[in-house]
Amino acid sequence: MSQWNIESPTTEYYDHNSPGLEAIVREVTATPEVAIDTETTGLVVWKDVPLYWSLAWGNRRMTLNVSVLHYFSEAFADPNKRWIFANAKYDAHILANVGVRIAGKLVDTQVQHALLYEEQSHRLKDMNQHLFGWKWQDFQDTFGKITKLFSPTDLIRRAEAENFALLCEYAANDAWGTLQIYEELRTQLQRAPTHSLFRDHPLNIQTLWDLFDRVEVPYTSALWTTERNGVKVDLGYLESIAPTAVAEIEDLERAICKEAGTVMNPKSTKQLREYFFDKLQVKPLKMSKGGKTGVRNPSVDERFLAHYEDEIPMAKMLLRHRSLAKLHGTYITGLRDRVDPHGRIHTRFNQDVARTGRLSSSDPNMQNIPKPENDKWKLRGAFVAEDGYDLSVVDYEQLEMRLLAAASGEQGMIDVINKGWDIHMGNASMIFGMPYEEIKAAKNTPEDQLTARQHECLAARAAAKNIGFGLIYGMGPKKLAGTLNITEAAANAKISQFKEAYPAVEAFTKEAVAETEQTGYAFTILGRRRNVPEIASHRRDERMRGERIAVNTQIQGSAADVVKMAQILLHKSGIDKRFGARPLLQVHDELMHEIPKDYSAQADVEIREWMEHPFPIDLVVPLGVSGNLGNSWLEAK
DNA sequence: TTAGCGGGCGCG
DNA sequence: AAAGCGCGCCCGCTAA
Repeated sequence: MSQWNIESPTTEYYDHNSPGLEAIVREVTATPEVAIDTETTGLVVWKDVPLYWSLAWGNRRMTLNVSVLHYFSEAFADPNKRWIFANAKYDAHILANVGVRIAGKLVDTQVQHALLYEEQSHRLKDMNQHLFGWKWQDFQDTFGKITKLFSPTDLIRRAEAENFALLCEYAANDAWGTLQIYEELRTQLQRAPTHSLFRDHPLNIQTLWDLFDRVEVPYTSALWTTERNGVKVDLGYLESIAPTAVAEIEDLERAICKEAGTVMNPKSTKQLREYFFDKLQVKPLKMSKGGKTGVRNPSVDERFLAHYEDEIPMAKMLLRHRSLAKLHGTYITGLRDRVDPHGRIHTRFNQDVARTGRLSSSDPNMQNIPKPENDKWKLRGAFVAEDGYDLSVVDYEQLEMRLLAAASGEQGMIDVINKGWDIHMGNASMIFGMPYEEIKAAKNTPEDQLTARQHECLAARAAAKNIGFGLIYGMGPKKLAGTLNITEAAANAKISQFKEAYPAVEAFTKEAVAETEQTGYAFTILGRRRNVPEIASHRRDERMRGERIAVNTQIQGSAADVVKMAQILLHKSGIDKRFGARPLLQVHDELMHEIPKDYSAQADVEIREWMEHPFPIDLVVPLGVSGNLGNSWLEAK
């Protein structure tokens, strides 16, 4: 039965009784690249297990019973073998859950696809449709919808009993299709030349295939280990704040209904609009985006509420309610429900989502845990080191600004960094001609003792900081004026001063836009590229957005490259074997590790070392890092 | 019941 | 005229 692909070979099936099993084991052991997939009990990486698995190589495809997995231990233990997956980390977790550790390379077709077609879906069946132009029935099309009543296990068990051939065919096809996609994308990646700073250096990245094979493939393994470790949670801490939070939120809800004079749900923007704009006839500050339907409504967001908090009691109450409800819903119950039996949370680090090459984190998202300054319950304190371990938390300091300095070659900014100055203070000093020491003194003076001149110094630093970020993000003068609470004319004047002080930065942004206009792409340091079709749009607003993306992707994407290389080098360094150090989290410019106390000081120094030197050659500016050891995320930062 | 959208907001 | 980049999750609401 070949209902999916008329050119595919016949599907084989093996269990422990199959006479050909030994020959298959020998062949898999000897084959350098093998595609592999699992059919599993579910999607939870620390819990679910395989029910069937499948392999494909050359002109063979087969489904296998889980009972024969251990016959392949030699193949799984081979560090040089390349295992081809669609969603590699997931399958590697599922296999690890039944004791199968993969020593070989985790080669992920979804990551391949993301390097070439970042705007498309990288799901296996969608990649097939996109690359080969035919629709392939997915799991739910084949076996039925996964619902509360029917788990993946139920559906597979049903197919097992009713149509085993279909089950075998489906499973084998996942591995087979993955292999076809791998080979097609390998060719495409090899034919895609790219611009990398490391073209003629040891990394020697000349094509997107080089980038994939030398950077993204080892990165998948580093991330797998990170996900597998998971971060330890102090459940008692979460449990202890939950009831207080609920009580506080309920009190507020009662008070809000009383103030409204009727039963209302403060989480309903619809009801809030009725209250503010129909009942009270308040003037809206702005309209919402509208989205696909194009229906724009007056906004009741935080800025609106803050604007009216002194005049309208309800606004103030809602502000408190919003922040408490967010913390409770997303971070207290949301995290509590995802803790594994060992008290650890295993996020997923998605390597194929962000268009700039950054990671994203999901299930749960560990990259948006509130900062202590915005969090009355200090939830970061709930992420702790295991007994006998320390947490090491190391951040890059102003990584994107440093990369802007390096990419532009702006000597003024490079000097500021080389002097070890605070970048925003240094920039303020350069741009507005104020002595650095004076700004520094102002920053260290208590709020209530500031002189008028010192206020000016602090305003200068804030301006320099926002113009700097604004440059990276493409912020306009209007937005800057709003952020700094100054007039648009004043904002324009400050932007001009910045450009005069740092002409090479201005030239860099122009050059970035010109390159993207010419090639259609924005490139990062390592040669990752992002298609920017907006830059050729006939619509001015789209084109402007394309220009912002052209500049931002170079900086944000290169920052992602830096952290990515640091993670890869750390993974390869043997710091785990020498010191027992475990990677736990990456939060864009920050790495968290868990290290046995006896070695934590030593390992922490080595982590900083790798982070500061992520490339075969150093950049023209140092990459400064800072951080601490501690018992929790709160302590170690 | 489920799926998708919009609004809002947490992080870098 | 207006113009901030990159993510993921919660909730309410509506349609199927």
